[in-house]
Amino acid sequence: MKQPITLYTQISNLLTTIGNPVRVQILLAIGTGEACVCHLESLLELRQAYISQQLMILRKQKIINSRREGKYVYYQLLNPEIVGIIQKAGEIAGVQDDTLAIQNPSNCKCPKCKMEENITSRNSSDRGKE
Amino acid sequence: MKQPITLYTQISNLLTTIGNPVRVQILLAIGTGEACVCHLESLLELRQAYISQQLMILRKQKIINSRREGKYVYYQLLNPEIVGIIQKAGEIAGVQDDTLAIQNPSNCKCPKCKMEENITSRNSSDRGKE
DNA sequence: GTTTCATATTCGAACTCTCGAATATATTCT
DNA sequence: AGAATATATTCGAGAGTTCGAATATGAAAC
Repeated sequence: MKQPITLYTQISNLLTTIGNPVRVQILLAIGTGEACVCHLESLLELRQAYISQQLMILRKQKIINSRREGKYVYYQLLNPEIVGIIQKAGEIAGVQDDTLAIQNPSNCKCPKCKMEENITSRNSSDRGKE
Repeated sequence: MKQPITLYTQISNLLTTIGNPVRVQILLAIGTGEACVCHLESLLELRQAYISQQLMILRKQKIINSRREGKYVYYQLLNPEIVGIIQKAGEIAGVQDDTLAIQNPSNCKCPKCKMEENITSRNSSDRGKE
């Protein structure tokens, strides 16, 4: 028996929503952790309003969730397996896995990144030869 | 170092191409085997010209490949892992796995389906209780 | 209270995609 | 050869998406 078109539309909505190049980057940047808007802004080097628009689209499609901490808003993936979809799509499209890895920006000024930057700096200066 | 936007565009192209509800159905119907246009026509109950258009889009994005056998053209996926992406997207979107399974139509008239229909009919009539 | 900083939202132009209609092309049958 | 069948391609109207610009809103600092 033929399935109702809405089944495929649900899948379609998910795939087309994550399938915009800027939203791909945002989702990879959030990854299995979380990211704030200024984090994404400095990482992607795009205007804040535009990033907020993309986040709005992802929120509306129930792909991301947010929590506010003072002035800062942190976003997480409702289902981190979406990163797996993007990575598999990258494999199929011929993109090297390591090139999809999102580096942390060096100038995000939110408290969380400042805290992690301190830890990373300390780890880097403490680290011996590998 | 920031990755060139083309990396994400390649992923984006793949995801948006497969992320149309009709093309989702086509890709699931082809699956790990192959399907002809009249097969897809009777399965999806859509006009042949429209199905051919979708196949053209999939061909242009190098997602499917074709072989001609007389008047009939059979399509296969260049990378069957695309089905895995769609199934995972279905899981995330809350679609039951079994509802994505594509049933074979009962009235495709290509030689390949007629041959398989004979085998299936024979298997069905021979089959005992499960 | 106002100012500053972080983020969200709306509008509109330009562009892309969807899908119907018409028709062209390839192969086989007569 | 023409007719029938299977499939491909092009065009265009309408809908949807992208992205810039402008601005609104929320929280913290002063």
